Amino acid sequence: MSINYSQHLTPTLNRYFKETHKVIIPSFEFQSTRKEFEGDLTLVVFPLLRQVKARPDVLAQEIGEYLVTQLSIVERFNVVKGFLNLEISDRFFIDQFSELYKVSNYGHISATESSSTVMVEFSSPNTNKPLHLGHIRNNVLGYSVAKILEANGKKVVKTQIINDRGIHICKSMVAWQKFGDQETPESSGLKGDQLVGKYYVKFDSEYKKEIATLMSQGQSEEEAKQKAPLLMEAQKMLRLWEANDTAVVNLWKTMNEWVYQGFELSYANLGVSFDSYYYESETYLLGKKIIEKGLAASVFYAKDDGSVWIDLTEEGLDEKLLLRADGTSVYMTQDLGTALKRLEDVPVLKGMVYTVGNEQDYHFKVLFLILKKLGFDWADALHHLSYGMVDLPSGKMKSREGTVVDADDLIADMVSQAKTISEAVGKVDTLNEKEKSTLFQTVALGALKYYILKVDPKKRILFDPEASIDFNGNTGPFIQYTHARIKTLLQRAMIENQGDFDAMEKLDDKEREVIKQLGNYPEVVALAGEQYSPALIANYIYDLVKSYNTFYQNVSVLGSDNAIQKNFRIALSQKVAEVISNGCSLLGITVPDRM
RNA sequence: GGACGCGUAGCUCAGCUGGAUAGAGCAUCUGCCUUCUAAGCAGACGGUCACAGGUUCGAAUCCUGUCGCGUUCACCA
Repeated sequence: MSINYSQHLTPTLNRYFKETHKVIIPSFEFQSTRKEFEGDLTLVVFPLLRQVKARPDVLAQEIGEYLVTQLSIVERFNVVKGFLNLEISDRFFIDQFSELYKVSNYGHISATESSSTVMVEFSSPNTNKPLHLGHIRNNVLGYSVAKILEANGKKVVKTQIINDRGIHICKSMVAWQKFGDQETPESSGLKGDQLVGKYYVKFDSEYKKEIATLMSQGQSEEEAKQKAPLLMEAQKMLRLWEANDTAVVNLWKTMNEWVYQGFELSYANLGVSFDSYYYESETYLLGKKIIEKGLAASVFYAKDDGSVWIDLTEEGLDEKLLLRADGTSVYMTQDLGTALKRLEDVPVLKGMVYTVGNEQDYHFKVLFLILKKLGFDWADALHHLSYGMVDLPSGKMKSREGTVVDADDLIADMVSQAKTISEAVGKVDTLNEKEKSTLFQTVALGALKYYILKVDPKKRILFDPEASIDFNGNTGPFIQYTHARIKTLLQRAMIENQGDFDAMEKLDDKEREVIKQLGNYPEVVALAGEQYSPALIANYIYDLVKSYNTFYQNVSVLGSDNAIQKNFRIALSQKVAEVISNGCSLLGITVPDRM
């Protein structure tokens, strides 16, 4: 629904109902007129029948006649059953365009002093393996939502919580110690995260060998799994780490540092960034104070063994453990602590978005509920940005078994595909090597990000590495291409627009369509912000681009013999390019000036 | 078994929170480059909106039930 017209029509409609029917209608239902009917805007009359006793078509006719006589922007109307289709004047659309044309950064609201601050958490990897396809969805989503919130006038802090401790980290450390032969990223030429990931996989394969050996010696599978020397070494290492053993901590620091350097390359490659970082090694002990508070307030209760629980059965959930009998924290304890630490670090924090897969829906439901029960009123401003998993045709990705689609590899594949297609089309031969490689990267990431973001976050994605991501149709490159085409057109145009289109009188249907689409943009940005949904932006840009392409192929911009019209079409193209570019920036997609 | 989510064209997805004859892309087929970039445009083909009830002027959308797929119900994170 477009905001444009309704505000122009509502006062007149209100007057009509007040004068003629002596009633006040709380709101009117508008929709854009379907293609098969004449008109631009449709008033749905059916809902009005609750207040006004009349036949729908008769009432529609009366309203139509009233609007035509009262409002110059309504030129004609027709009635189909209970639908009143209004034809809006060209003048109205031209004026609308004049208005939005002048707005810089149209559709986006800039943050001010008084804007509220929100934190968006995403990525949040483990430091024992490289990023994979699942992380790409996470990163691309989280980053985009951060951008969308910014465009809605929020101050945004992009953050992550890095899972840098625990038994799984110790596994790759043990494997590196035993089998690594002092290999480093420098000596091996491997990215740090790839190197560490290699030893995580190595651990698992050696561990399995040990289990097999023990079982052949007569042990049960369960016994073998517990008694395998490698696992016991990893467990020992974890105890040493927790005891702050110098050698272990140093090894841990070294290997984590390798991973961070690798991650930074991947993030740069993906085009995402962060404003702050939290580490589990620093936060996993937090939260105990909250437990004490909750106990004192009887929100929590202790069992005989000393473990602490919360009873959520009244809310339809279960009893949940918050602190172990030995006094150590669990995941929930830590998350409570981290949430409060963030509030401490950023006292003005008004909200928090957690970009985490939907397998943790329950966890976040419980987390938010606990915070609320503890009396934190901002618990209502917490949001779990839950998304479906990315599955392969072969099933789930398992990093231990090496059946993952590696993030770096996938991007590299996309880049080479972009290169192949681009060279086949042969329009970029005049670019130098550096410009070309930038372009291929831009197009590759555009394809990948758009592919992921155009689908509703909560739906799972089936990703087939064999069937390559498309570059035609409803894709990132399609949108980028349209932008590039407009930019080169504008380069040839060389006309300075002042945004004064009063002399413009008549619009082509294609021009109208484009203006209508442009008019929707601010509303879409707002809705995407409310719903944390980049998919809305993606689908909007696609619709805008389609209507522009229809315009572009059916009328000539530079070839127009009417100077006023030519000027107008150039301005229209210019604004479309701007909205494409701004919209794509909300998706983390950059658009090239030529391709 | 309980809870949550999903099910729309052969495939991948939209469907503005209840409106008209359910829309795009891919794939298949047909046209359009001596005129602004054909990664494009125009068109054809393709549907029992999982199924069954209900609510109402009106349901892909809301409610109930059934089926199918997924996730989750750890003193793992």
